[in-house]
Parts: sequence; structure tokens; C-alpha cells
Amino acid sequence: MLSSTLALQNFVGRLAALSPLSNEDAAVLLRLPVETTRLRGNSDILAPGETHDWACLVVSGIVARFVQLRDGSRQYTAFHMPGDMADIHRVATAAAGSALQTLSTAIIIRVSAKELKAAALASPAITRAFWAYAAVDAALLSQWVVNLGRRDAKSRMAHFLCEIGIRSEQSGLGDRTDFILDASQAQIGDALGLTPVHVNRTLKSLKESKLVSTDGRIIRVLNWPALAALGDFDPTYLQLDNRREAA
Amino acid sequence: MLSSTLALQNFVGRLAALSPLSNEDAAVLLRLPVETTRLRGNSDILAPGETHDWACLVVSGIVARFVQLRDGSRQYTAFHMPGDMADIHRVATAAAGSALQTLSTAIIIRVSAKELKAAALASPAITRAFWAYAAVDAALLSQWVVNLGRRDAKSRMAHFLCEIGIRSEQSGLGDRTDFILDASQAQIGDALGLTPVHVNRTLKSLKESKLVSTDGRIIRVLNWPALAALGDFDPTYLQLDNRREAA
DNA sequence: CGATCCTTTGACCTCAATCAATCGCGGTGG
DNA sequence: CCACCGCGATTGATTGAGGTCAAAGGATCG
Repeated sequence: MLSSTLALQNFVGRLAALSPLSNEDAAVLLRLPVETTRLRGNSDILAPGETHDWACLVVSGIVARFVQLRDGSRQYTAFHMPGDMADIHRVATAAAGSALQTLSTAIIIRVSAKELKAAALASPAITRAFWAYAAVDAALLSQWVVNLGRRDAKSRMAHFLCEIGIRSEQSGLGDRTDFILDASQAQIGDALGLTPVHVNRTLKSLKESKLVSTDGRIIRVLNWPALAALGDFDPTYLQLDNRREAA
Repeated sequence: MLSSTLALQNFVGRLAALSPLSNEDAAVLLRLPVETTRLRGNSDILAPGETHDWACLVVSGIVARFVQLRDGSRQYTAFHMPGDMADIHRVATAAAGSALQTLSTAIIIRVSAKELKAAALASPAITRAFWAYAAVDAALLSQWVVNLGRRDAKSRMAHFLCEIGIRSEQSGLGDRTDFILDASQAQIGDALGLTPVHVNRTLKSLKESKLVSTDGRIIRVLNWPALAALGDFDPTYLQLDNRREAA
């Protein structure tokens, strides 16, 4: 209950950091009707091909956007941390596009798409914030394209860990050098375009290089500058700095 | 001159197909101050790290968004065909993000970012259209992520050719089975995450399978259903159908 | 008509996939 | 309480797709 409103506040705070919102605008968003749900891991929030009349705001855990191929294999296209609205783009376009899944146990809030749309229609400033939010989403996706297209497994993993570290920090879940990545190695593989086996070997090699250590699903970054250099990670590459200031 | 206004009309038509625009809204956009420029191939419209106070609307040729890595290699994250606005997202966020380059000779229109922003501020409907446009952009990027992450070279190329075919058709440049892809094999490689050599071999293998034939940079798809099946290409995956109806 | 860029092809090598076990742990039922 | 089960992590052996290196043709353009 408490954390639900926190997640919503977090979301609104991020929006406001991207594009100015009046107190009234923020209040409208915070007052949106909301339904909290707890889900176990690996459950589809939105199965491939389906559509819902609500959008999904993450409260805890990680929600992943994915596309399923004909052969059953999956590619995650985005990870959503607490405070992220996973599929608000659906309110803008109604495109079928990607599906939504929890990685491990998660709590989400369902927000009525109709109400979101009404809020956007009623307030140009809210629409502008949603637009900016979509642009940041696209910037994230661009980075994933670059990561998959041009980096080998080790630096791909390094870049991924840096991104998740920063975003965990931004969501108030820990430190960029000490955070929980609550995903199986197979799931990490579906994000990085690697097989589970190779994810394991890649992590092993990062540990051997003294860049990270793991304890269960806790990731500890032992040498952030080196990890960022290996991953060619540019912390300014996304709107993250802006958004962080607002936190 | 003529084609400049056509490209702008094409753009406005796409926006209107995504989100309703009044005649007045459309007229405002069509009246935007505009400066046409002809560029040779491989020239940076927006170098990495730079920012401009205008956005780029493609009139002819292909404009590619890209990210440059420290080692100098490039990954294209999006191809923009005539009628596409390449970097309107900058108006929403000011994020540095990706750079912009022509593939071969191209004509572009520079549209003042300030005027675009003013148009959005003045008309909520225009803002909503820009938001929807950003959502479609993100859907395209998702597909590229999937393509790079989960498909081997041959079906990756197949998917790519299907996308370009459909989008060429949509831009009024030809038929999905008979279009010009005005890019070198090295540039195609930078889009697909492949080396130039392997692009060549992959194309050769598609030709040997009687799926496509080429004549210079003209692509002829000999067997669309088979090519689409190989690329796991779902024509409904993007807002393209909507946009096509509007053309 | 040389210069340059692009395509094409061959030989070789490497990174990551595949196939196949084993290990460890938390849960479950007897 | 303990044997069993199933998922996820780990490791080894092998294979294969795609990268790298190198060179030879074709085009196009000053």
C-alpha cells in the first residue's frame, strides 16, 4: 500500500523532471485510480498479441518487455524498474507490439488506460511529459540496439550491468556498485542476446577480472571505472542524469 | 522545391493517421519555416555529441541515426525514409543521444526546433501526434533489438529487407517487392551488426535461395512470403498499416 | 585513364552456440 | 527428519556462424 503510492510518486517525479508539471497536473496523476497486484516470477502480465485497457506501473521487482519469436525464443527489449510505467506507449498508439512479463516476484499497479488518456487530453503539460517519457524510452532502446549490434559478450554484459546499476540507484534500490539484479541467468541472456551458458561464462570472466562479484543475485561492482570503460558506458547517454537530480 | 512540400505533407499525413489533427493543426505544421539542403553521401548531419536547434525531415535518400563507439565503429539505430522526421525526439528531451548521417546523396529539410516546440505548445493535438510518433519510433527500435538479439544473419537480413520494402512503399518510392536500397553493404552491415563481408555473403545466399535479386542497389523480392517467413516478419508489428491507409 | 570506392571471393580463426553432465539448493511429501 | 525432485548455476567438449585478413574485380568520377 505504502510502496504503491511511493512508486506512483516516483513516476510522477520522473515525469516532472523531464517536462514541467504544475502541482495540479501532478495531483491529477497521483489521484489516478489504481489497483495493486502481486505476481510471481515468470508470469506474463500481457501475453504476446494481447491488449489491455490499463497500463502497468512497477512497484517492486522487474517487469520486462519482450517479443516472442515463432520458435518460442524470447528477446527482452526493455527492463522496467520500480517507478517505471512499462507500457504507457500503448495509450498513445494502440500498437500491439511487445508483451510484458515479470522476471521474479513483483508488485505492479494497474492504471486505467482510459484515465491516463483522459489526463493527457485534459492537460497539455501531461501530454508533453508523456511525450518526453516516450523519447527517453526510445533512447534506452537505442542503447540496447548498439549493445546488441556492436559489442561482444563481455562488454555487452558490462554495459548492461552499468545501466541496471544506475537505474537501481535511481529507483532508490541501492547503489550503482551494490544492487540486486533479480533475474536468472537465462533471463539475462534473453536481454543480451546470449545463451544461458554463455551468460554464466561471461559473468565468470568478469569476476576473474575483479570487475564484479556476485552473492546470489546481488551484484557488487568492484571497479566501476573499469567496468564502465569495458562496456563503453557513457552515464550521460540517457536522460538519467536529469531524472536522478529529481529524485 | 516541389518535393520539399511533398515530404512535409507526407509527414503531416502520417501524424494525422496516428492521431487526429484538425485542418488548422495541419496547416500550422505545413506552414513551418523550412530550409532545404542537398547533401552528399556519408556526411554527418549531426555529428556525435553535437546538438542543433532544428530537426531534420527527409525529402529524398535515407538518413540514418547512429551511435559511434570509442573504437570508431558505428551502429545505426534507425533508418529514416522520405517523409520521416529523424530527430523530433530532441524537441521533447534535449537528450544528446544519437547522431545523424546521410547514407548516400540526400535532400533534407531543416525545421526549426523552436517553431516545432511552439507548435506543440500551442496545440495539444499536435503534441499528441508527436507523442504517438515517438511511440512508433520506439516500436521500430524494439524490432531492431529483436532482430539483432535473436536472429541469425540470413533471417536478420530478410527481416530488414521486408521492413525497408514496406517503408519504401509507404513513402511512395516503389513497391515492397521492387525498391531501391541506396546504401553500401558496409552501411547495411552497420545497421545489422554484421561485417561488410558477411553482408555480401548473406545477400548472396538469399539470391541463391531465389528469395531476392539485386541490380545495383535495386532490390527485387522474388518471393515475398518466403522472405517474410524467413525473417519472421509480421507486417502488422508496427503502426505501418495505419500509416499506409492514410497515404 | 588513373584514383577511389564498392563488391566479391578465398583462407583461416575466434567467439559464442550447442550438447551433455554435474552440482547445489530450496521445497515437498513420506 | 530425510529422501526426492526440479530449477538454476556451473563446467567441459565440440561445433559452427560469423569475423578477420587479404586480394582481385567492377564501377564511377574527376
